Amino acid sequence: MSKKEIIHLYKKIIEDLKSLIEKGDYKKGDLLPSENELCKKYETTRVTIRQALSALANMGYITRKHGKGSIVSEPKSGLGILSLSGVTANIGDRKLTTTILQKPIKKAWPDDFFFDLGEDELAAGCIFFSRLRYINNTPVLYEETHISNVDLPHFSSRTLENKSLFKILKEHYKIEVKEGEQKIWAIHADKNISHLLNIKTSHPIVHMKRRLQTNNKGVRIYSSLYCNTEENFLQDSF
Amino acid sequence: MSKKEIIHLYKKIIEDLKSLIEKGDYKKGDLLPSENELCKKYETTRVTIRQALSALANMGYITRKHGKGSIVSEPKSGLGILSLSGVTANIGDRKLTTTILQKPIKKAWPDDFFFDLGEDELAAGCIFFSRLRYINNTPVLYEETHISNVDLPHFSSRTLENKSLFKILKEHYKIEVKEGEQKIWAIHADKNISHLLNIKTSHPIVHMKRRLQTNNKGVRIYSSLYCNTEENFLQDSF
DNA sequence: AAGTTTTACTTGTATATACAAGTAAAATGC
DNA sequence: GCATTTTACTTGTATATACAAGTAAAACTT
Repeated sequence: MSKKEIIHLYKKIIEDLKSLIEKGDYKKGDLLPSENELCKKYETTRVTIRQALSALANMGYITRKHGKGSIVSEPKSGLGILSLSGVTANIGDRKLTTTILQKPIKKAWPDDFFFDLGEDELAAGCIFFSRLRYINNTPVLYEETHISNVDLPHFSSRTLENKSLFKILKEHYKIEVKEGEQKIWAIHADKNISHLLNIKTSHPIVHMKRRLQTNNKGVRIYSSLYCNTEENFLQDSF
Repeated sequence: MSKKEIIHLYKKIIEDLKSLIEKGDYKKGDLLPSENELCKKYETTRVTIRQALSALANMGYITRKHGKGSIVSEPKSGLGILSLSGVTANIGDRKLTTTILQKPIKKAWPDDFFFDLGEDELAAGCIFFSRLRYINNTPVLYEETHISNVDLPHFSSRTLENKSLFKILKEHYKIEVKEGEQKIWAIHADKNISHLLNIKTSHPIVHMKRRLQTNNKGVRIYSSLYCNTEENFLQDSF
């Protein structure tokens, strides 16, 4: 018996509008069609349209203005997830590349793991991998990631080089990051980090540990990252 | 003619439930009254109750579970606003004190101000103050704050020592932080910072610049902070 | 006693409707 | 020409209702 995946109307409207915004059909500052126009288009009533629009507003895609309409917002990095920006405002002309130092492997959690783990999580072990990110061929950010070991078919063989981890989790496994916390230190680069990032050991480095919760309660993402902020900085919006 | 401040029902419900949660009448894990019970209590219908509950869910006060109810969440530091935590889990037995180095004064924006300012904002000038925060009598965090110069009566004379800036803005001026962005660097302490935080100039320091938007579109808060993360760290949840 | 079904409750999705209130441009009056 | 009023549109708040679907405990069956 196939589980019929009924797709709810308000969710379809959300996806439709979101993709139109992401595609660029609606740009920053544009007005979306009015609630009544959307009612006609989707053959529904304002309550349902408003359910979709208020979700989009909460996700930061639009802002709503009483008496005027739904105004498309500036694209956001979203959810406070950290992104990497250069001191130059324009990121378009800078080349961001990634190399995988450790391909995803199953292993036990490290004994000295910084965040507290649940019993189930501890017993199941984790998937570990590490990446080094370059801006214009200069290594800038080293990141070690641990993911709770749940069933993620073919995850190990996926190419993490060019695609965002978050995109892969969303597209292939329907896993989305919901919330999280991060802890931040400034440290001196140790021997290992200074070698990886090609800097002196006395160089100041941002060290950050993050725990991200997802919509799949079994899946949590832990990452520990080291960033050389001499010519770049870490940026976060919320 | 006095502008009658009609208070909307769904907003009253939000405030009621929020304060019951904040007071501790409902604790983490508790179930709120069901939607139908709330309908009776407030003499309204489920659509209005659900409007309030979904707002509370978005604010992180509750999570909703299909077929079960509205579950009260863990109190959050909220909105990704940075807080200061020690390496010891228990913050209760550590003494956090603040001294004001520069009392709030009106002044022009610095010429080299890091964030872009709107024309109105630039013309109006700003309120500036700086604070130094201690944990167990050790200086740990130095913060310079600029607020858009709008009408905040008696702000300069308020005591910023013991109360959170956010609390003052909320309680006295109904200004709440909505969203923001932050940029993070690791740097070596310069002469000024090393003197303030009582450390060597070579010491690594977290430098962070934040811009916070509020529900009052004229009011933005800019802060630049320097933190010694040798025995403490900066923590952020979102 | 153990597994299954029923029941009573919960939240989720949706339709249909009404009036209030903000916005901006067109129509009006002087 | 310029200020005011009207109008047509927008989103905001609210009521009333219906059925779908998840949850958990009670009732029933074997």
